[in-house]
Amino acid sequence: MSEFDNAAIARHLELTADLLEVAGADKYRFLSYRKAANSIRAWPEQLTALADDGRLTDIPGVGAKLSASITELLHHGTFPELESAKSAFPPGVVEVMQVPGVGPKRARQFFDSLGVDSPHALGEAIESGRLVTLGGMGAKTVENIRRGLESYLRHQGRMLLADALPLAERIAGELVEGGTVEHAVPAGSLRRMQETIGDVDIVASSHDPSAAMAAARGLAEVDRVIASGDTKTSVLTSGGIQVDVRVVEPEQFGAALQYFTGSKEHNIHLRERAKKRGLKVNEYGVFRIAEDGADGERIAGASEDDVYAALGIGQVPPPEIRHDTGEIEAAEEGALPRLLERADIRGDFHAHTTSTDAHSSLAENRAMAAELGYEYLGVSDHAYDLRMVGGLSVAELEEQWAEVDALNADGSGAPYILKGIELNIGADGRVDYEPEVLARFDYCIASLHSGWNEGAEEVTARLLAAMDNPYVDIIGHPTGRILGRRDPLPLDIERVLAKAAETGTIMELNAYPDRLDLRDVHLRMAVEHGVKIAISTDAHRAEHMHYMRYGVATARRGWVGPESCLNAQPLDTVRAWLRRSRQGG
DNA sequence: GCCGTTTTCGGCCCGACTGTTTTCAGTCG
Repeated sequence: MSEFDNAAIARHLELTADLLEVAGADKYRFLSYRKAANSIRAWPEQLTALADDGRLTDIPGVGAKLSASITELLHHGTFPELESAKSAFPPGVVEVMQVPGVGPKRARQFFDSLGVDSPHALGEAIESGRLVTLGGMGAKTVENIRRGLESYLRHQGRMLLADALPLAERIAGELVEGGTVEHAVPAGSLRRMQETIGDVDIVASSHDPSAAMAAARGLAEVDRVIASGDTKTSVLTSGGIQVDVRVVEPEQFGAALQYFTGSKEHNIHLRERAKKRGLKVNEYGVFRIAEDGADGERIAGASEDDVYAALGIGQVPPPEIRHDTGEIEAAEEGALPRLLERADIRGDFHAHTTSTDAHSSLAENRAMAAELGYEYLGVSDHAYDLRMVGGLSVAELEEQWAEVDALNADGSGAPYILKGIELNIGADGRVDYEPEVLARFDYCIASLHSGWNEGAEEVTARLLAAMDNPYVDIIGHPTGRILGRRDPLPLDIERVLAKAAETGTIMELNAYPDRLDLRDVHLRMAVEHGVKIAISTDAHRAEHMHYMRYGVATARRGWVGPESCLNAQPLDTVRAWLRRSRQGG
């Protein structure tokens, strides 16, 4: 198998685009590399297979030239355009361009004039006073770049969705309560529920924009005002998070919300569409283009529904799927799937207790499940082989099962507790306990907790072997990634999903905020393979069960509907979907 | 470099804000 999965191919194309941009290449040339990368990252089949069949040009944005380049990349690890771009500028220059305040022009200027070829070298150029000597560089600009570099080095500019969303909702609430704005809604990557967030975007409507801007500058969370004009204010919170507040008139709110929700790719597609229809769409509305090219009559803008309808798109794509990966076409044909909603969720299959490494008891977890309106709750502590977190012995399991039976029989009407376990997938794909013990669980999750240095072949083989075990119902946090800390295991996802479809194994979508594993792209592939998904919080204290929100959001990003989700089913259907039931075990 | 309900060539999305500018370039989303 080639070592290039779709994400790796996309990264190579993006690097090429960035290098071409620094080199001052034609805008539409490097944009075409980015557009192709966007399509490829979301493409449900591995490109290695498409390349063999000569079907690469099926992908939107991939023509004859890029098809040849990708084929070259798959066979030789690179392609001529990338190599020639690299020979013009070292790839470190692209990193310099990621620093807030530095774009392609300045990255190039810094490299040509001062030899700056990394963010570190940029820091040295600032501290030594060399940067400020360059043309167009004043003290203020250099200071902005210095702060941008600080932020870049601190957290690479990203934070978790679960850290950013509560902050954004608090700020939006504060703005509305202040009385100067009518509506305030988190937009951008937050509204799309992207797993990590660069900065917080808030869209507000007001009849008094300057008062709204003053309110934004005066928010309790503000440490420093970066910029503030008539319609946009950018501030830095005391926590170092950048918040952009945009204000528009109430009749423009829908257009502004649409515009600032993005994604960029989705919006570009919409604006191209508009142009072809003699329309123009911006953050203030949808306009007819007059004979002389000037803006004509405004035909939409108060609501998102209006905006899409004015562009001939009958359905409004949910924000979570606005990536320009087919949602606009589907919405136009009225063929958008009904995506999973939080209200569909009837339970949680992955919650730990004080019996192993968690902080809440079984009863506390059950009380939280009741508060969340669940019908059932699976208890799934760590199994014996994970000794460092107190994995349960058979004797300890007997105790837990007795407790479960007692709780289920207490007549309280609380959610029904299912007896589960989180098994460890060993070196050869075997799991904890003897089959007689495994048979006594209502269901088993099996997870990889070791082998972070293994290659794709070994780690995939271990997972496939575990899926052949008839007692393994669910694969927990399949790729093992931890956002910002640990890369995903190099799994051959297509083989894993094919095996899941064959064996009826359910894939977990772990909703813990730094996991969100499987991720959006893999979920969409899973759905297309007919694989079922269990959305689970992996709670280590009862309150963590609220993380279901982020699991549902990630499922929506992967086009998952209720019919594919285990814990959107009533209990009898759940039992029917678990492998042991179907096998008569 | 891609692509076609104006087109196989000539298009290809839109606006706000800042700083260093004397009319606009660069960055950002």
